[in-house]
Order: sequence, then structure tokens, then C-alpha cells
Amino acid sequence: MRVVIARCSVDYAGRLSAHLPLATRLLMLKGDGSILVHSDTGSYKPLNWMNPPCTISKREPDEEQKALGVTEVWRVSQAKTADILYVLIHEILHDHEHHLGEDPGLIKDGVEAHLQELLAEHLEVWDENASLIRREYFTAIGPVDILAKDGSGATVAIELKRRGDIDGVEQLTRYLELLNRDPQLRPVRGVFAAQEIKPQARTLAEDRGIECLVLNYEELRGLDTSHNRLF
Amino acid sequence: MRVVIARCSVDYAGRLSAHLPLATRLLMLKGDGSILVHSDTGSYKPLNWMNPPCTISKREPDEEQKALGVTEVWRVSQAKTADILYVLIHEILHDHEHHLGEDPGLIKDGVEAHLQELLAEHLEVWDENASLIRREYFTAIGPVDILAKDGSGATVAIELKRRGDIDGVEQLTRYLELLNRDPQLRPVRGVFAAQEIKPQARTLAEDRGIECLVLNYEELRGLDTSHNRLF
DNA sequence: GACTAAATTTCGGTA
DNA sequence: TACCGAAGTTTAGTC
Repeated sequence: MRVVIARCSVDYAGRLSAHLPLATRLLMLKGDGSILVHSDTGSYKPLNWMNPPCTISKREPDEEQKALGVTEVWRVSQAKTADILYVLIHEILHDHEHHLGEDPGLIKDGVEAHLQELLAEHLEVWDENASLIRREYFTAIGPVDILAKDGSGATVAIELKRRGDIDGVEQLTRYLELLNRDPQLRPVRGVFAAQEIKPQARTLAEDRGIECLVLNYEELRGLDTSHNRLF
Repeated sequence: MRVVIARCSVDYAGRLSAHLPLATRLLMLKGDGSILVHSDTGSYKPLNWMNPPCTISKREPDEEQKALGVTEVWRVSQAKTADILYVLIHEILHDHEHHLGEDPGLIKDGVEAHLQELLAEHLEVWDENASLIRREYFTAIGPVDILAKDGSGATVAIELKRRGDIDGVEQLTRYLELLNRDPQLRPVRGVFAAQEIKPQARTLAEDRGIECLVLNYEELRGLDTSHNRLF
């Protein structure tokens, strides 16, 4: 890992063309050859970057570039996509290299899989007399998150999202269309469950006769005494 | 901008829970208070981070942490979402601060807007006798990318994507449904145009009678002699 | 500010 | 390896 702070301009030509005018920025050169160009604001996305696998070669600036104050030219080329990134260095203000070693990686918990697991085990938060048929019920166009029977014995397909967007309603609609062709299952109702349901998604869902269910993750976690938590 | 290379472990509790075991990593502390935790591999996404606005406070480790070798505890809290990130510093190997100043920002070219402009000007790549009605044809549920007439005089709605996914087909389907309610326009056909069309999207589109059109960006650029390019 | 669609998306899982 | 869907998505544009 090499970290350089430099006055530089950057040109990228690949899936799009992009240019960064001269300014002071942080350049991160990772061990796998990739490079990130960061400014002092903004979130984690760099202003410009090149993904591995790629190679960086240092070149002398041509006469024109020299006249503009360029002292080094870094040419970064992508092995697979033929994208090219040029970093025109005007002045290096800080330069530090350090061997980091391999990273043990991130341990995650609490994503959609866990939400699905919790809801499948606690369908009573939706319908007191509901019973699970199965999670990840497989169909030709993909798995239905949860297939269940409600208190009256009717089949219900539950689509689960952390954030309930229009996309999710469309997805559930496709599943319902397919499931309702199956005489064994028909009629199948839809339930759109999420920690947060966007108004437009709710409107679309209800317009299609799909029930909306807002989930409280903390509450579900509270019901779940068996699962071992990180915190 | 402060850049620190340190042996550290990280805990995040917010929209999910995540833990990074002890290892040497790069910590980038931006001027707006945000922090990024990077390893030596992977692409531009940090292992862990906190978006602005957030505040970092340095604390003394408790006895238990001290016994484990922790020398500093950084507590990063999000102002809006109440997410919390803890960085447990075991050893600081490099520490450098530098004022970067404001960044003039990125100048982009070649994205969907440009693809739309090019296709609108060169409809002949789709149908030799086609004519443009208008770009960004506005409807109640959003703008149709391109509305045109084909060689036979029939109205056609073209939805344009860089990458043709199922979402795009759904979007176009909604537009077509709406446009076909208008007796002035009816009947309206659909064309799904993209630089790359995913097999599932193609299947869904063709199943709904929507024509698929794969665009060659380089070729379209070649037809376009008027436009001034960055490269 | 809320919402929608795009992204040089990246990332993880599965067939 | 390719494809598909989720992401602590982020980001940019529009209403």
C-alpha cells in the first residue's frame, strides 16, 4: 500500500470519459495494482479509480506536459477492459509506503437473510395463525422469499426487502402471476414485507391487492432468543 | 485529510452489525469528519466507513481493552442515523495530516444521456426510415427516453439503458401500458435498447412483444462527427 | 426534502 | 465462470 498526496490532474478513458482538473488529492495505490483518487470530502467513493487487475507504469512527461508543470505521468491500464487512467503529477507533497499484509475480512450480520430467517420463525407478527410452508420456495423465475398459509388456510407469497421499493412490488407481482397458474397453489395472495415501505411502492402494491407489512427488526430480534448475536 | 496506518480492529453497529478482526489497515479521515477503513486489496469500497455528517471522538480504552493491547478508542457517530463505529487502535504505524483544499470536481462524458442523444440523432441504426418525435417525452409516470415513428408510421417508445436489465423492461412496460391508453398515440410498440442486454431481460421483453436492440457505442460515436470529445 | 433512476456501481451467492 | 440480486449501496437529477 502506497499513499501519495499530490497536486495532480487525472484523465480516465474507458466505459466513460472523465477528467479531473489540477488540485491536491490523495492517491492510494494498493498492493494488487489498483489505484484510488480521493478528495477531502464526499463519501467512500473515490473521484476516480482503476480496479484490479491493472498495471501502473511511470513515464516521463512530454514537452507540452513539462511546460504545464507536470513532473511525472502515471499510466494505469486495465488488463481486461482496456480502460486507461492517466495521473499527471505536478508535485508530490507526501509519499509513504507500508506493507499491510492480508486482511482477515469483514464479519457481517443483520442483512436480508437474517430478516427472512426471523420473519419465517415469527410469522405471528403478521398473522397469529399463520404457518410456514417454506423459505426460498423455488420457481422458474427465482425463489419466493417465504411461502406460507394464513389463518384461513390460504396460500401467501411473502416478498421481503430491507427497503420496500417499486422494484420489489414488481418482483412479487411476477411471482404471484406464476404461482397463480399452478392449480395446486391457486389462489395465492401477496404480502410485501420490509423495514420501510416507500409510499409509491405501497400505492402500487395496494393497487394490485398486495398487502403491505412493515417489519420492526429490533422487535423481531427481541422475539428471537435462540440466535447468538455479535453485540 | 488525515491518513493513518494502524493495527486496529473495528466494530460497526447500525443498519447491520459488522466486525473487523485485528489487522494492519489504512484509515482515511476526511475533512468533513467521515472515515474510511481500507485494506491492501479489493476495489474502491472500504472494509468499513462512516459517511458525513459524523463526529469522531478519541477515548481512553477501558481496563479490559488495555489488557488486550488497545491504546486508543475512536468512536465515530453518525449525526442523522445514530450508527456507531468503533476503531480500536492497537498501534499507530504512520500518521500524516495534510490540507487538501476544495476539489473542482469531476467532468464526465459518455453516459446514458450521451447514448440517448446519439441514438436520437441516428435512429437509422434501428430502422432506416424511422423519424424522431421527441426525446424525453413526458408522461404522468416519467419521461419516455425516445418517442419515434418507425418506417411504417407506427409510434414506438424506446427505453434506453447502458445495461439492459429486467428493471428496464418493467419500466418500459409501464410506459407502454400508459401510452396505449392514449387514443392519439395507440398503438405504441416498445423497443428496449442497450449496450448489453441480459438474457433474462431479453426473454421478458420478447415475451411481452418488446423488440430488443443492442447498441454499439463506439459505432454510434463514429457516426457522430459534430460532437466534441474529450479524447 | 422526497423520490427515482443510474452507477466506470461493487459484492456475494449460485448454477 | 457467468448470471442475478442485494447493498450500511452511493450519487445525481427531478419534482
